[in-house]
Amino acid sequence: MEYQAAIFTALSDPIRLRSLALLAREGELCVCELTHALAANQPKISKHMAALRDCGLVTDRRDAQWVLYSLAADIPQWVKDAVTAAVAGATQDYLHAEDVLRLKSMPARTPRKRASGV
Amino acid sequence: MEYQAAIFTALSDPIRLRSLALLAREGELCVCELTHALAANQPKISKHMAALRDCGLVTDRRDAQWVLYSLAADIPQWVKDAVTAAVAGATQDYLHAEDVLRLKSMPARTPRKRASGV
DNA sequence: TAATAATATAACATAAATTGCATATTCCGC
DNA sequence: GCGGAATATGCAATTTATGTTATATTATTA
Repeated sequence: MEYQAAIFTALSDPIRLRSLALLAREGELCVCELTHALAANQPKISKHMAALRDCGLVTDRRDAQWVLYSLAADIPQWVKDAVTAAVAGATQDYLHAEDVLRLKSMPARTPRKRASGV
Repeated sequence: MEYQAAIFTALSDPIRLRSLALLAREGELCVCELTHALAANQPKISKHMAALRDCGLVTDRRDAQWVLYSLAADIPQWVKDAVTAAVAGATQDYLHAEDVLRLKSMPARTPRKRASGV
């Protein structure tokens, strides 16, 4: 039951919920994009993403100097369902709309490989 | 986003997850039944149930000296989905089976009104 | 109304999570 | 190899959550 509690603990923070909602929408995002979209400082985002990774909710891959995060796929069904519900709830929040706007208005970055074209 | 974080915080504790799984199975349970099934002390259970009630995940009704808890119905769809996922995960845990056994083996209580037959 | 059962709350101690700031670490281009 | 960009980590302070024990509240029954 500790694993399950850990999953919901990971879902119990606004920054992490907003990050998951953005990842669900964008597919893959680097830390600097999340930092910009969520209007938070970089260590904070890194730490929250580490928390999500540590319990298996996201995976990361390195692309040059960037670390790209995305929603994990190899998780139990009930975890998928919990994440889906979390994303659904987060997407309805007005903060999510603001996050998306900030992400869109982010100044141009050095081009890099992307899973899905933006 | 704070409401949403509060919901997942409520789902992030083993005692509360196990309680929700029992409520999903039994429909309605009083504090002393939960106390017995979860093998915990009474104030602990009362406090955890209060936490669930405070964020709207369960409702309570008084029946004589008992307070009966049950899963709340009037909640947003994504909350229902989150609870369903939580219950699904908790039900798979071996602790849930033990909780059910303890509940079944609970010594007879004074009969009372029940929403569903036992 | 006294005794008892069921539940809630208060007070306190302890453990976890969160944050900001400073500092590593890794990678790229020059 | 150097400088800069992106990311991660360590530390200390603060907040939040949890557990235990004692006590208060509410309802029942004799």
